[in-house]
Amino acid sequence: MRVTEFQAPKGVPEYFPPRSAAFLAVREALAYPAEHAGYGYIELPVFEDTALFVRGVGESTDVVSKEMYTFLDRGERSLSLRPEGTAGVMRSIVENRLDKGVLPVKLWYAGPFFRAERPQHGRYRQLQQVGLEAVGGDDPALDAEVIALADEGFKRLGLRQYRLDLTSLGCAQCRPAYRHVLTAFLDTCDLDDATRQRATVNPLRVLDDKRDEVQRQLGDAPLMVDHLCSSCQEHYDAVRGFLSDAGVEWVEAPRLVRGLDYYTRTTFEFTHELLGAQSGIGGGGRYDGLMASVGGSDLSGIGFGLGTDRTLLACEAEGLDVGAGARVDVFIVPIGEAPRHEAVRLLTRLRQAGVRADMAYGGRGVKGSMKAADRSGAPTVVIIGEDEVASRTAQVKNMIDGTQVAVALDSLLDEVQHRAPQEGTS
RNA sequence: GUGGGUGUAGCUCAGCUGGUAGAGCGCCGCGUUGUGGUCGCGGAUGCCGCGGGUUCAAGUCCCGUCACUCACCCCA
Repeated sequence: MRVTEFQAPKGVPEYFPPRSAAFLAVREALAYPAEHAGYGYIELPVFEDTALFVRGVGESTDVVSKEMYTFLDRGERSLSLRPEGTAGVMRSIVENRLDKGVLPVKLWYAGPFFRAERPQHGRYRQLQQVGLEAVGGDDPALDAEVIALADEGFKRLGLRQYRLDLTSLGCAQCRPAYRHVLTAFLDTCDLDDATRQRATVNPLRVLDDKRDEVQRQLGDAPLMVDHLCSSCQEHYDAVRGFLSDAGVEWVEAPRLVRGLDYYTRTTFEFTHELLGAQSGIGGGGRYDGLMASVGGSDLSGIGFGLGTDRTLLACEAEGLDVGAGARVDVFIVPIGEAPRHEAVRLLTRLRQAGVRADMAYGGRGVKGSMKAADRSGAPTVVIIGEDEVASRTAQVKNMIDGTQVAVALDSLLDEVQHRAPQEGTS
């Protein structure tokens, strides 16, 4: 029902309490592995030169050809809201000469991305992602590290019902030849015009068509993994070896295709089984020519993007109460005007000491204030009335078991800190 | 961009074949003096998405429109 004149733009998710706490927890969990593996944080612009995406991501991709929010600025320059993160990271690495320093350059980022698609469950026009890139090395152990870091993020949240699909898309050496073989095969299939059109743009895409009548014909389709050059084959074997060393489980997915043109060799995708049609919660892969295509040195890199929104949906689908818990440790209930001043002084002291605290505002009755205290979730409530002010004490109530004791105002901070959960346990 | 579904209280929804609106949850208050969560009692809240049409009469039927939603496509 429309109750206000304005609405949020179509397809843009909003997070507010209590769910926003879960959103923050998901983002933190996904970023944690990168931060603890030596990756540095990079803060990037939300819009870039349109040409960067056209060149980097690929003109033929749906993302670039029909899903970008593009506009002209006052200098008539064409800018676009970023539809993905890797191109921007490459641009920044080149522009800031990070590629001239220690390699590989390891960076992680988080933030909103934009795609003008038809909204759906888990598919938004403003989507949040946590991503990471390791640039300047084609060591297969690096591929394994990147994949393991993504996997670890999901595991930290307690997710179980997801799967890692893995394959190799070959390189500039072997892919063109394979593509030729695949195209020849597809020519023998009975496909509708739209699909045939898709095949001319990127024949690989046809492989993961969801329709049965198409899949039925693809049983004998040639696969990239059977046409890898020796170098790519060797690399892919090594990646799988290191992935095993890292304790990561995966599923061979020879028909895995990604929507961005820059991927080469190692390619992967995480999907969650409870999310419906938009099941991808993260994906990534290696990109050999990307940096050169945006004007940098010819360095290879590998990275991933994890969907924060979808990962949150996945957690909810699995019934994980991520980020739940009390927002404050202590809640103060003053009774009367003089006690309100004492309460503000106490509140200030508690907060300055690092204790998460709140108090009852708005001159409600004691009952109402206690109700507010209860709803805050605070395990400890401090009650201050006229009598307490006179005796320089406060009633400290344990909301879990209902017990209550008088504590001198001077030792209240100690008392409360003693009761509050220790750092890191909340 | 292409299909399907749905729009009724803050939330989840009921309202049969047309007769001017209901439940549960939540919210507020009360159960006597300064104590929450349980329980009991009471209360507030709806241009029934919007516009038009049919009709004595429309939440209920028809048309349009907007929004939301699911799927295709694509992707996180």
